[in-house]
Amino acid sequence: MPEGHTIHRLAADHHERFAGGPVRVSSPQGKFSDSAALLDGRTLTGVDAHGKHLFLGFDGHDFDRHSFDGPGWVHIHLGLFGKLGFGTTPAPPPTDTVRLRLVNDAHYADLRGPTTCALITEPEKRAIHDRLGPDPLRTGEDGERAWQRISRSRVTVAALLMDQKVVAGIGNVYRAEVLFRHGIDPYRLGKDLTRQEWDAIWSDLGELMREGVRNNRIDTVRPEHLPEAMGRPPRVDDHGGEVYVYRRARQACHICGTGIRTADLAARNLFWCPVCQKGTSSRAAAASGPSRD
DNA sequence: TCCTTATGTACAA
DNA sequence: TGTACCTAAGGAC
Repeated sequence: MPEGHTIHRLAADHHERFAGGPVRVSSPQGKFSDSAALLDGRTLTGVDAHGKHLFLGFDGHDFDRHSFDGPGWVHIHLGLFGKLGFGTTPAPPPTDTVRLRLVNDAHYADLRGPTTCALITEPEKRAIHDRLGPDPLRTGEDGERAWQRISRSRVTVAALLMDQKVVAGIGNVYRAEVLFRHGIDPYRLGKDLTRQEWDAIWSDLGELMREGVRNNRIDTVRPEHLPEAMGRPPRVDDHGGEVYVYRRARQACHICGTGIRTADLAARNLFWCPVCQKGTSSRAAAASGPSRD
């Protein structure tokens, strides 16, 4: 379940369990074995998260001087399928899909199926930050840089929100939900978004995602639209949280009852309510687009 | 047991 | 725009 909130939560979880002491590092699957050997027994000194990128920092002294000049960071990106699981020691025998295992006296963590798990240097880490847009969950960031790109763009708001160079950490769920919450047609062009709308979206993302970090799941439904408040049955789904439109194609909108629509956009499923998210402009794409209902 | 799907990204053409 | 990559769960048989 990896959108930005998951990654920031994982950073905190690693910090709580492993920071400040030596960690046994291994790669039962083998694909990270050489780096794991370099890291094994070192102290985990800090963690960082930017968008969907997770960084685990290790004590940099005495790294193999020919290949690595520490401090070193394990750069992890879960991609679509990656998962991190925690447990208390003793750790069970790892299965052959565990790319990375961390163990200390009390805890273990298993990483499976990541799109990226690599040992990188400080400059390499900086380069990753440089190509990412502002992250609503990173302290001290604001949406100004994002607005500079969005307000000049002829790309749809739906695509811009998923572009990690524009905003970091938004995925398919937050994208769909935040556009619904602000009544914005996903096919609206970036340049047609108002400053006021963007400011509201940015601050809403910060609040929604902070709650996502706390609860470790995505909930976006306002109190007055919750199942208990409306007398509708609660959502029963594998991803848990209460949402307005994500994966609710053809079901009734919680607010107006219209069937939620879905369409392909850049190989991802887009979901929206055609009534609550009426466009103020650029409706042509939505009206004639390849919408499936 | 097989098939589909998934909260993602990078690269080729 | 298509395709490759990484894994596991759920549903259809």
